[in-house]
Amino acid sequence: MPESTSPATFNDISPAMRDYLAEIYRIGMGQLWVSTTLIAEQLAVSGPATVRMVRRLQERGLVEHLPYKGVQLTPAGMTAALLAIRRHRLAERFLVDVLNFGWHEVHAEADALQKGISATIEDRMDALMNFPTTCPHGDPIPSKSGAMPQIDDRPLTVVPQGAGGIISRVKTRETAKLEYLANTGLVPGARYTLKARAPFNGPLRICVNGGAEHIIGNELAAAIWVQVDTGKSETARHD
Amino acid sequence: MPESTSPATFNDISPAMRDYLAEIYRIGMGQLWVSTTLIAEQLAVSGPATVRMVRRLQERGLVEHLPYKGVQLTPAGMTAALLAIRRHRLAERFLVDVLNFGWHEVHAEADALQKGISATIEDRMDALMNFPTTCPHGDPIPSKSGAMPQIDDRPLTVVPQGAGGIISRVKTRETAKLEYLANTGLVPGARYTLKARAPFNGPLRICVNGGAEHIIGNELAAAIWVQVDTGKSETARHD
DNA sequence: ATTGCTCCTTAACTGCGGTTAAGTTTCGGG
DNA sequence: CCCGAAACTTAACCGCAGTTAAGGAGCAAT
Repeated sequence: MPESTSPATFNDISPAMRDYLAEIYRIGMGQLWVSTTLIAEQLAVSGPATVRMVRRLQERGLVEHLPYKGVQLTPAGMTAALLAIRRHRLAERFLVDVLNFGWHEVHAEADALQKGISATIEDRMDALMNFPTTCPHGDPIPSKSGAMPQIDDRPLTVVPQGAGGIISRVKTRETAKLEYLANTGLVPGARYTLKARAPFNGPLRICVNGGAEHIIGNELAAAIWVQVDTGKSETARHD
Repeated sequence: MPESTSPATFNDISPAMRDYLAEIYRIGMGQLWVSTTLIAEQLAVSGPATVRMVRRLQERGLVEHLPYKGVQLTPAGMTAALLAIRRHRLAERFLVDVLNFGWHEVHAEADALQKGISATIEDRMDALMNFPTTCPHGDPIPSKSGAMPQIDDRPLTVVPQGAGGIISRVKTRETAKLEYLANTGLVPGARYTLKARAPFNGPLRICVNGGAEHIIGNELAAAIWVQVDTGKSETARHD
């Protein structure tokens, strides 16, 4: 029996499997070895459930599992994960753009809606929204062939004082934070200028869309990812 | 332990249960005793699967089951069934009105989409479409409280020659028929006049929206249900 | 009344996805 | 170097929803 890129790879992936694959991608960004315990935590599921699912995914050639070390996506698994993420982000976009949900209420609902989206429906939604490229929080939507656009952005916490640019995404799922950010206009696409930063990871003073100024604490700043629009890419390496 | 209208009735009904309940309603119109074998056939499922599910539904007080006789919905089961049907028909309407599906492709897709519709999403869809009262095929959408509007209609096959009125619904799921009907304008809401009917269940000559005339065979006519708009309700009883 | 066929139910098993309880591995100190 | 805690896996369950194979009910016709 052949093993490389087995033909049983593309379809017959259960919704649960999609969830696991997407989460593995999300945690490890497709590169790192991810611990089963971490996956379990993120999916709010027991450790053993995760271990068994990982075994199943391995049997289908979607992940590599080194016991006690972690899990990593294979190329096939990567594609499947990205398609799952695509569905999820399209669902989020749909909920916000078409069904008028607020971006803070969207995550759980999208998880539910996902299960009902067939390939055909996915395409129609995509077309109806005119082929959006990001989810409401700014994360890119992978292409239909499973390619994830890369974004060159970093958290506000490492942006040098005086710099400006565009807010690219917001990396939090906390309802309260999302609502606060929406109210202050700190949403993807908005232009910012970092007026001042207090020392020792103190709060930031930031100007949004040339308008009001806001004071942002460090915790919130870490969730706001931005592009910096100077000529030279002053990469304050993060991590 | 109490038995009447147990409190575990309203939520925690699995998608599969909804499917069974809706099908039991559809077959028996909430009145008749429905055979398990028939349910099985309609849901494309084995007999034993149905029998076991019926037992579970009975334990939850949603149906009454007399072995070797059949199944009937209890009041609680009726409500649950109608809410399931509501979701299904809203989904159909949504696919046609919002996602631009043709009414002939809608049934299977709606079955899929249904699984992803939470109560909240259902409400938003409902509002977005301005609270539609029928599915694309003309069947009424039950209210949020589970009340099914009654329609006083009958198949074209029993309408007296010369009568006219409005097409109320189309009772078929066959893709080919639905496409044909759409092309000839024989859709719910259209006005018809029955010009002539050949004897011995022969074909009908029918005029649509004051325009083109069409010849309709008996099989097709049986799928077209209409309201007859004379003063006196000439009820050709269809038993 | 018995036969026999069809319809319906029960029995026994499968696979998925979840659980808790009970081992193993691994790894950082003492 | 070894020991113990934390991380991870295995074992043994459960419930849901499906299957096929086998058994009992009901009824029509001899």
